[in-house]
Amino acid sequence: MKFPPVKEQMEYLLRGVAEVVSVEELERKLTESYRTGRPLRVKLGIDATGRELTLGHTVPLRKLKAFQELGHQAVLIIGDYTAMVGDPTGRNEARPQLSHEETRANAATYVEQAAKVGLDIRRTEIRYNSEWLASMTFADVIRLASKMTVARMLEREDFSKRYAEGRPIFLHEFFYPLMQGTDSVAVQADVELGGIDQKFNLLVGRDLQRDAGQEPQVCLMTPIIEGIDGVEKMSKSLGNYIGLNHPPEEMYGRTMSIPDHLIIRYFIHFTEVPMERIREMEAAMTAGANPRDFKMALAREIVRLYHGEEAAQAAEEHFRTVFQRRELPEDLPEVTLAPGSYPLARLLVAVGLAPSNSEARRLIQQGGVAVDGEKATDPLAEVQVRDGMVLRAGKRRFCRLRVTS
RNA sequence: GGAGGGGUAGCGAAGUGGUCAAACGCGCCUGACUGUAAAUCAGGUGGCUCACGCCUUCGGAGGUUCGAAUCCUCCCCCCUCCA
Repeated sequence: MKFPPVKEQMEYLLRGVAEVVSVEELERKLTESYRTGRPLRVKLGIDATGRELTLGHTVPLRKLKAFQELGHQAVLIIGDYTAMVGDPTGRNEARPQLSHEETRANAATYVEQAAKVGLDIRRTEIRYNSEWLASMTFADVIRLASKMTVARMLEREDFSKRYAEGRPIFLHEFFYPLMQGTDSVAVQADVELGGIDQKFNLLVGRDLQRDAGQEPQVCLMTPIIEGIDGVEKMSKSLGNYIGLNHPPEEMYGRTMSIPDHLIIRYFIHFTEVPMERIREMEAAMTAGANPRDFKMALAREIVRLYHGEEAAQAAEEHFRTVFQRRELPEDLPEVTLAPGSYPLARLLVAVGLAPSNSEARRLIQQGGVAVDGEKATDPLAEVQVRDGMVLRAGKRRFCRLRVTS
């Protein structure tokens, strides 16, 4: 195996990295690998907790891809077993425990989504951690538990905080880091990737490897990127995320709603735009250029990565039409109705623009509803439906009526 | 196992017999402004009818009462201290 020079590799791998334990060790391993031609085994674990990956997940995933591009061996661990425990990292409560069937089902879609960041799946070693975790005996687990002390566990902020606040910490949560560390031993990882919030978990891997007579892995941690609200970390449960499976328009729109100060951050971590170019944009904004334009470039780039150039342009056009010019989009969702006349509030519910009559009434009374572009303010107004009639609720919900004759 | 504290709407948190569909804050929704940014302002935020009103909701199940989130009984769960 022929690798690029170590210096070049380092530069490429360290883009946007939050912390490495340690940079020297990484360099040493890369040098050794360069010398012997042996690729490094680079591990990234993803728990199969849900079906949809967010851009947040892509940050370490892209890093894995970077290693792969340089010729190293990517090892993707699907945490089908760890998902049953639930990573307590950063949580103020225990995660729901999933059944093995659920995690298996989630896992399949993950590999598919992982491919979307450009990871070459055929050259990736994909392992399910149930492979080695499921067969452990109680004695094995006891032995594993004896490697860790309660005091060390409680040093972790998420646990100590919960403890201080009198919130429950369940014993099984303590096992999570041990399980993840066991993964590292099982696949003999040279490097493990993860978010900086995973630091504790990753470091446990080093201990367990050392204990097992392996050389400890280098831990390369990526930052935790804020979600589109700009405050909390991007997560599915908070809803402040951009999902790889979001349709182009949705993806574009969500990106446009991020606070300005995240634009550069998103560029660095969610795209592969060269650093020089990103720095230029940053300089331009500092000099007074409208951040909106760069945000649009960002949105276009993100959509392009996951849906292609054409979809990106279409999404941008849609955005301009609907949100900047406040016009109707080309392709409205259509809802078919029987002919007749309906009270406006009921009509909104019937076509799915409002979840309940009360909600519909509120929307209308607050001036958020338009029929064929005309603001309608009377919830009781009888509306004679007509084929092609357009209903709008709020800024972004519309539909066109199809009336059966 | 013992003693004490606690479980209220998406979250946090008031409320200890009627005036409670339940203060307040956050979040969220709508409107104004605008760049679907930030900041700000106004309104809204269980459901049904929408005028009165009705129905479901305060961990769960029963009970007391004209009337309960508020009192009683049992159950479930969490926290603290002791063992």
